[in-house]
Amino acid sequence: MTSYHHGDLRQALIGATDALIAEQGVEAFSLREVARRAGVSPAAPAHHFGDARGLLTAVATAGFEGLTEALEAGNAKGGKDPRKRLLHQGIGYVEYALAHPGKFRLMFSEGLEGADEKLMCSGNAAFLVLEEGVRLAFAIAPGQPLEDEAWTALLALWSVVHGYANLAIAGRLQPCAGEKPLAAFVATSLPAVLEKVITGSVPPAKP
Amino acid sequence: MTSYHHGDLRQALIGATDALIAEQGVEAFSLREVARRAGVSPAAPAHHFGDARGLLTAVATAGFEGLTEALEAGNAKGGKDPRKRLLHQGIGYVEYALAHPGKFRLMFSEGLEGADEKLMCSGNAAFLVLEEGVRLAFAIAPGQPLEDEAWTALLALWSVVHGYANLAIAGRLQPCAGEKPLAAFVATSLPAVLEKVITGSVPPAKP
DNA sequence: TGTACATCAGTGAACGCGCGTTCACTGATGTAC
DNA sequence: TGTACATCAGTGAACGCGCGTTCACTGATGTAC
Repeated sequence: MTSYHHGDLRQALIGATDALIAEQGVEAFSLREVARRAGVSPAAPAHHFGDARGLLTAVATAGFEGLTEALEAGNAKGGKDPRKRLLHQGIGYVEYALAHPGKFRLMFSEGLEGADEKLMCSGNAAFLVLEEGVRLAFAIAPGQPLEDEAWTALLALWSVVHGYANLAIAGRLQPCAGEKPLAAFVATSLPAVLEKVITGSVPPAKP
Repeated sequence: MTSYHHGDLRQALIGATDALIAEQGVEAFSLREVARRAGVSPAAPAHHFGDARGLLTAVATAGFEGLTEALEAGNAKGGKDPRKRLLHQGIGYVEYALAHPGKFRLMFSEGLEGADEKLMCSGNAAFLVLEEGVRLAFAIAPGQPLEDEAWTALLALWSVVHGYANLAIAGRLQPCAGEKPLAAFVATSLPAVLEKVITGSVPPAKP
């Protein structure tokens, strides 16, 4: 079926960008290359996204939505123990980043900052899942402001997973892993790291 | 003094790249623009760096050297208490990143990975300062392999400062800071975060 | 049910741009004797 | 101390390239009557 109209070009372009970025990194992105991959003229994307930045913004937004899902899945995996929920959220965060390194870089890159409202919202949504996890651990009701200790814990957790993910993506953990594949190294070292950070900053579950 | 020969074009080009990247971010880099800023023909850089990548590699290498110095300065500031040394190393790491956000991004960007030996070395040197701090805290002699707990602590520390720095650079901490300037937020929240992570993963100093 | 027409989603050629790199060159420097 | 010459560090014009965006256009879709 090769009709004049594509059907769902919008999604196809997002998908093509995704794939390009996954294969060759954010820096390899170009509107023309994406159009080529989608089998469409270089002017076509403008109808859906305005300009190149618009497309990237849409991809980043989708990325944050994926990240949010990953965090929620981690949460569920953790069961009822607040600390376990945080642990699995953290693992989910890093796993998402390692599964989509190009997109992850894009999501936190400059040049997209503050431009788009939808992007901001999706970014905040991811953050709020983390915050909710910390609220649970500190027994702070929704709506109530976070106390200092809770803020610190939230910031520590977010930083540690974000940093771990970035270092792994940048290839900086490979030397630490030695001859082991990176995934194996992550599987053992990340939970250990998170355990320490969580124990150090989050109160234990009440019996 | 406008002679035909520049005198120290190599340094001048590195400086110009530094400035450009600081003002407009890594993405704004171009060989021609840097040559323009150095007041030199676009072909001149090739004599010193081969190609554009060569120049960026040199800048990144200098960046890691600066980071290493910042970590050592932090170390010194911490005095004899191993935990304090680590705390100030961490603060030094983040402060360096915030003072040179463009360069920091460049240092950990893809596209430079593994290419250059000098770059690798300077990167490792920075890492080794952190490692040395952890060795001291765990009383592991140089040359001895790190035990698991020490590895975990090292990785936790590195991740947390790297993540905090990246989030701050990406503007993701601004919402947390509210109306406060970011620097003020960092000054209070970063030590608190590091305190928690260090307490959670590094043994206390022996009396 | 059929037809006119507005709207939408794509085409493809063309634009101007800034880029990295090449090339033959030239001016300055330093070294051998 | 002077001179010839090799070497080095820069010039500036030119190359070809891929890019994002524009523009007038056209084919398909859907809606009003």
